[in-house]
Amino acid sequence: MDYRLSGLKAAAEGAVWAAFPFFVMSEIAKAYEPKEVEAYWYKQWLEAGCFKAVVDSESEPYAIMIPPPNVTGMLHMGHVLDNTLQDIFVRRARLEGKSVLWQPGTDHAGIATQTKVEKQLRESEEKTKYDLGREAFLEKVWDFREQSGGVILNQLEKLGASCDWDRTSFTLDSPYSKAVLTAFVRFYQRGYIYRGQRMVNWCPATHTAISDEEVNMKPQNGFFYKMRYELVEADSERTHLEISTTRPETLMGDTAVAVHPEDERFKHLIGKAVWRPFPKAELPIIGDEYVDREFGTGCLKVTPAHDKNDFEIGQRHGLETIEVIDESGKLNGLAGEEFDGMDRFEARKKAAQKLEDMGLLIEREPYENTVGFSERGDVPIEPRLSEQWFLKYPKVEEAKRAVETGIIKFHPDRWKKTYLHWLNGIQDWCISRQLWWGHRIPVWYKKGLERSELDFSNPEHVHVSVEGPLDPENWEQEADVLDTWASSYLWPMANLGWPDPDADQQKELDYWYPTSTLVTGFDIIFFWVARMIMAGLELFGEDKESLTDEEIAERIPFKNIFIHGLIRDEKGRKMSKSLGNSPDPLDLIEKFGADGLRFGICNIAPTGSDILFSEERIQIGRNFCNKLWNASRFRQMSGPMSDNSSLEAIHARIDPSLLDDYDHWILARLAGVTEDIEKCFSSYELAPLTHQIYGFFWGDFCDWYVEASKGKLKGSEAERDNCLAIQDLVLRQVLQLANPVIPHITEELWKGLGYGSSEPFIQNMKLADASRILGVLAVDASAVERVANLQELITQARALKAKYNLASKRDVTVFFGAEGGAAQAVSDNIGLIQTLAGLGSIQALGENSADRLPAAVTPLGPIYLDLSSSLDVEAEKARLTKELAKLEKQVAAGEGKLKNPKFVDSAPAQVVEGARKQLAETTEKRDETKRILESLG
RNA sequence: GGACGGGUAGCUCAGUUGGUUAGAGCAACUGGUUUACACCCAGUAGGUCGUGGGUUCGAGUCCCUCUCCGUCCACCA
Repeated sequence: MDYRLSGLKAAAEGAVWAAFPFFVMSEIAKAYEPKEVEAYWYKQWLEAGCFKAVVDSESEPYAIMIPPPNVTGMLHMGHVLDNTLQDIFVRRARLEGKSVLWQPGTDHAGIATQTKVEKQLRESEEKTKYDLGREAFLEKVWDFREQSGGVILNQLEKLGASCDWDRTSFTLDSPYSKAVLTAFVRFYQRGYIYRGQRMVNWCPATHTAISDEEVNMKPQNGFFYKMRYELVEADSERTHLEISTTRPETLMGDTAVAVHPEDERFKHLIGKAVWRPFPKAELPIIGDEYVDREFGTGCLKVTPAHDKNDFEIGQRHGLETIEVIDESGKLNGLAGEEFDGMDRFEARKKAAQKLEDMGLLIEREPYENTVGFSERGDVPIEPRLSEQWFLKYPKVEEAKRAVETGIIKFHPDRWKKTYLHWLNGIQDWCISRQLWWGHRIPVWYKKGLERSELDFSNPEHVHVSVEGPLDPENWEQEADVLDTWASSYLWPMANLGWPDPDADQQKELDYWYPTSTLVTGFDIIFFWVARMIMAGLELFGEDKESLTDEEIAERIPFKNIFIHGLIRDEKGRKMSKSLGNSPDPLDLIEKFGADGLRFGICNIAPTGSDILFSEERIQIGRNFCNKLWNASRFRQMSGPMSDNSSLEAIHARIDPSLLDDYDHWILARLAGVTEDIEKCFSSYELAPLTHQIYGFFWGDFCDWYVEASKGKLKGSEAERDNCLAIQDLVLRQVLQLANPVIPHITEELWKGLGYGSSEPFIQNMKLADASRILGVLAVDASAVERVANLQELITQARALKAKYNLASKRDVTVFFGAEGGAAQAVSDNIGLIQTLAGLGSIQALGENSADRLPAAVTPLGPIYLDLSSSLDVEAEKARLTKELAKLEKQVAAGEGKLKNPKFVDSAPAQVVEGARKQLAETTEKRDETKRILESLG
């Protein structure tokens, strides 16, 4: 079945609707079925080029660069949140008439991807990458990318993401790679990149150095070993030093023992020596202020090859560096034959055992310390001395200034503190990785020269360029590749053609750069956000020592940074495969529809902090879509469809003289919610967005306006048509306001209700602001209060019925006791009250006695339920007594406040007036309640 | 150790510069097929706004103390 036979479509196209009661058609789904609608419209959008980014000097530019997901990754809830938010921003921008670019793409994700392929290779062919060699292995990775790459982008399409897919970019594409290498060369030439032997974080699982940012500290339960190192020359006082360590397996690499130079216990020993137990060697005792006298025994074993601090001590004292742990985390021959080839954790046990056997282990106490783990490899990192490439961050001062002065704004603002704090203590970035999958560092070394002989300032020794040397046979290229983040940090500029834009790209750069908004999680502020800013500041434009604010504003990659929280499960745990608490978004789309999921995720995503996810909380999205669907169906069932082709056409159908209070009220609310939502976007506060839409549409429009209009629809044709025009106006605006969040269903209804008859897509009609939505209609603001009073009376009447278990009875009579204007307000709305409260009749109390009738007090006077014969007087008395007590308290509070001269004098007149009015109303209500209570006897 | 965020109804959270009687959704309970919607409608109940103090005519909101939770940064072997 073609879903487009649905009632909405049929009605939209049937000019002779009135003769066609479509609701008897069997095909019509009572509930919204998103599947086909979503697939249909997504295809339409693509075919019509709705997402194409076009430079249009007449329109304001709006650009978002997608945070590129891992090319071989799968869509998870974090992506759903991140991309839904981006889609909301860009779709809203389109509705505002801006010219939008949403750039999609993927990241080659060096370690993650290479590790996956290595694992596959191991499992399927029992081979390592070394068996294949660099080239053959890389072919495998490219194959893998061909198979699994881009799946995640297809998944984003299922979500409805409106990226310009023709521009899909990949960080290893050749133009992008050229940008990466160019950046490297320029940084190198400007002195920001250098090579050096440093202590780095080594990941023994993935065999590469990683940056400080990729190390996560985790508390670990281990042991604190206390052992003795015998003095070479025992004196009368002592024969040995006691030393505490958590890592006895490194003792074979010890080259000294350090004490604090002022430590009275030990300072006389400085210059003497102790025995390293195995392999047996004399170690000097040195004095170094790094040693904390209070900690442990006050004596520190120094292993310069395997500890960052020890390395520094070693540098200061010219100590020998003995590497006993290799790149895989295994001990080597220098540790002694018995340890050769042993895993480091195995060696820890064995070393402790050996010390014990030698009588040198004094104590072994359980101990919790924090250990750095490799983010990717998920094993403890090994501090390791190696040759690496480093980037000294450029334009740090400008990067701070950009955010401090608001040239770049964080939303919410508080994240700027995190950003600035990181920039303040920033260390050089290790950008080389001992991997094959990535951008190979564009540095060549002259063959025949030892690495140690290289003079980096001599172009005969070292060649650095994008293209490589002219005589490649005489050179050997650096084997390392760049950290993935040292390529994605160019994302905004490289995707627009930097560094060598052609004429078209230059236009795009001029138009869309700097981009408008970056949407991402706080977890990559350091990894990505800050680095993009610094890269842009340094590389976008001429080489400059320092930048003015104007130059900063031209070079930054984005003007706004929208930071959202991380999705966690309902218990607040991180989502992970191993916990099995990470739902597949595609299943959720199946269950709730893409729009339902989008609405739901947006609804539970407060700005900033973590988001606790549960399916239950997503249901609201599906429910809302269903409500929207049904309200639209109901609109069609309520009367003929007329000219909905434009806002003006609908305005022309409204006769202002026929507007009643309810019409004025809903129009005022419509303008209000339009403004509120405008504010959500202008202030980057999306938390209230769905709440506003939901509350207005469901609470105000469906529950009150549509219900109230049910009576009117039975009235005169003019009255009916006027009411339908108002409904059309509201629905039209709601569809546009909600469109960024739930694009598919709103597009379907837009078409179905005939709003798209002149322009095919909802995004082509500019969203009306609060004043344009009302047009020439003058809204009577005082209607708002009258409607509120009426609603209160209706609610009270319903409640009265419910209290006497009469909710379902529709023949109940209610009396109203108001006089004067209030009585008029009630009698003017008899029909409405009857309909909405479900009454048989509502009539003036007149000569009837109100005694012993259940009653309620409303802003429009008291009302009484006609129930005299079967009233439970005692229960009613109890209820009213409780009510009265509450009112007494409120009156007393109000009186006290107004008697206080300080309040009357110092509070604003408006507030005082409000308090007076409130007191008057409460007092009246109290008196009325009291009177009713007394009448019960 | 430093910084940041948070503690409001059973749960998840709103609550704008201090100003009427602190709200919503979900869950619970009661009743309901009334011209769309049970993915629905009507109603009920549920809160000393973490603790203690202060400023103020007035504090969920501002200031201070303490406490608990979360996150990030830096970490003593």
